Amino acid sequence: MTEIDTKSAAALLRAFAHPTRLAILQELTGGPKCVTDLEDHLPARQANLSQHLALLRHTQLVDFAQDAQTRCYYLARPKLTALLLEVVARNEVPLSKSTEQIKAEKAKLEAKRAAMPKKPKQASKRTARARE
Amino acid sequence: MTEIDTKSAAALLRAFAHPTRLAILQELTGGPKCVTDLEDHLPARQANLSQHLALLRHTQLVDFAQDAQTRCYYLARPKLTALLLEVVARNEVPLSKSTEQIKAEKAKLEAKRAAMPKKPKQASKRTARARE
DNA sequence: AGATTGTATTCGAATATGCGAATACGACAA
DNA sequence: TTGTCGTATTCGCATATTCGAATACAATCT
Repeated sequence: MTEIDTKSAAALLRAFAHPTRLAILQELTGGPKCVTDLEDHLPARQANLSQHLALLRHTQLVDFAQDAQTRCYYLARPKLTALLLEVVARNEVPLSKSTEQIKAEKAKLEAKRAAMPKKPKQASKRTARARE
Repeated sequence: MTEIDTKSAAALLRAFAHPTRLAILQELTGGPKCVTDLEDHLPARQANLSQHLALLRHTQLVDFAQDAQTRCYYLARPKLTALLLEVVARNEVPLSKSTEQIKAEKAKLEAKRAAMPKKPKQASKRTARARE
């Protein structure tokens, strides 16, 4: 039921959806690190890491504190990040339902919706577009 | 600490990282729906929905049961999907830390790592590559 | 001053993603 | 049998993402 803004939610998830960025975020769950620290833990070049870090900054998933000549990156939204990582780590096994089960579920939903206002039946979108 | 396979985790998250796909998944948290049901709840054309559904199938986030001429789609990994949606819905507010705080945190981590084996100091990657 | 370090940015090419239009196709209805 | 419905697939283009190479730049070190 929780209505979400799919546009911005998708943008947020896109920031997570890259192996290197996930690895960076995972590293940072262990505490703040500067780019060089990351560089020798991860299989990526410095320029590339900086690029990903820039993206993560723009999404406000990380931020940095300048410590003399190095920048120490840290998680700007640690709970969100930790939860996300945990959820994908768990990796629930896919289930498959029989047609029967689905029919039953749908029926139950229809019943519940019986108390709701009725939408008027309208012409299919396909024929509607075809009429132009 | 939870070591994850960043490659496949990223692939999974990529499937979530699109507004239309998020909307589809959200719809399905309310119970199974056939493509037509989705079509009149979402601002997307049928062909496009089918494309996204195909992708979601390949990632095993959804599956369908054939009910006569219609295909009823349902969530194949409901917990994962619900959790993901919940997490992005919550949308934690980004925090910012002072350089002092970061230094303190780093110091604490260094202390903890003091008991660990020492890595030999090696030439920077840049000069190493430059020597070729 | 010149070299080195830590880091960011810019550019260009390769690859991937997203979308509409067109089409396919099997049920079913007229 | 012709149309229509529900759905999927294919194609072509437009746009976005990713990466390495090159370069920038300020702060040290030599």
